Amino acid sequence: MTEEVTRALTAAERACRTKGLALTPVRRRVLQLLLESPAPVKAYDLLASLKPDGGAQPPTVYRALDFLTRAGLAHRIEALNAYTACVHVGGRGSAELYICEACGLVEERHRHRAPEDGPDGFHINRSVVEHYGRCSACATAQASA
Amino acid sequence: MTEEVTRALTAAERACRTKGLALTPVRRRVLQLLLESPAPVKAYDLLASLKPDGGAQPPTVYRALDFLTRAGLAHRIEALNAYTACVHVGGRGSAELYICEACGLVEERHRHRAPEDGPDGFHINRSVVEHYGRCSACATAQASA
DNA sequence: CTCCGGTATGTTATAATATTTCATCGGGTG
DNA sequence: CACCCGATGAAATATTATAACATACCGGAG
Ligand SMILES: [Zn+2]
Ligand SMILES: [Zn+2]
Ligand SMILES: [Zn+2]
Ligand SMILES: [Zn+2]
Repeated sequence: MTEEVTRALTAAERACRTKGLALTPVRRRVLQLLLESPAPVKAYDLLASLKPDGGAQPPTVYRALDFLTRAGLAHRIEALNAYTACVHVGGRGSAELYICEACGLVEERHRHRAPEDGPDGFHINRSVVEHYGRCSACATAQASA
Repeated sequence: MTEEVTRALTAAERACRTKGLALTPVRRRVLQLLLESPAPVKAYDLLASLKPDGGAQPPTVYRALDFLTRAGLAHRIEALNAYTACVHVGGRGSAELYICEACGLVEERHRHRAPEDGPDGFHINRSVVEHYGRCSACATAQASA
């Protein structure tokens, strides 16, 4: 486990403690798997990774993911049915994700300003914003090819 | 079939003809079902609606939806696994959807400006933007309750 | 006309994603 | 201890989506 992952897990534990949330072993393990992956992870891949530990079932993984996303420790990528650890824990507002279709890299920005309301007085509770394309490394590689 | 739906179907036919695309009976029928629904429709609901016509199978529906979304006649709502007819056919750029969680109403804006690029030279090909909340009618109803 | 290539559809089966339901465990609280 | 409650275990099932192969149809080339 890299130093970076360890630090993120420690930060997550602190964040949970201050909010009165329980970062239990399964939840922590799932978060670790998300942190260790260079690209978004699918629920059933997490499930497979957990199998060696003990015969985990789908609900185990989905419950952990539900907890992590509610706690702001992870994000669900809607158009991929996949999940990624939040790299801006504590950031306010919903995240905008930039997902490289070539290498899977996910970059992330949390919006600071509240989203302005939509047309006709539509009141926004929650936004899903996902941008698909090429990260700078992959864009460069592609251009030179 | 309401006047409005008829008009939208005619417009879709014209749009397809000018682009050399074939709005075949299944595709047209699926688009009609999307146009007639006041709320987003799930693929298997479309499938059920098609059954009476003849025993349609999942691939039939998914292929039609794929065609319609590519042709810009419909949108897939990623976070709902559902589909809705495009109300701005011919609008440039990707759509931003405003989805009422109370009544299912979908409002839609097409972005005029190209999306600015993301962090670190990330190059955006395609964006998914979905806002969830309350339409003005439902927001008012809620407030007075 | 006949053949051929491409697009669209039909058909069967299966893969991938997600939830429901009920049982159990374990830690706090009175 | 008796109770509650949040978390987990376990089995079954629901929902969403695709793979793979066969068939039909329509255009143009020969
Ligand atoms: Zn984040
Ligand atoms: Zn990349
Ligand atoms: Zn549209
Ligand atoms: Zn509404």
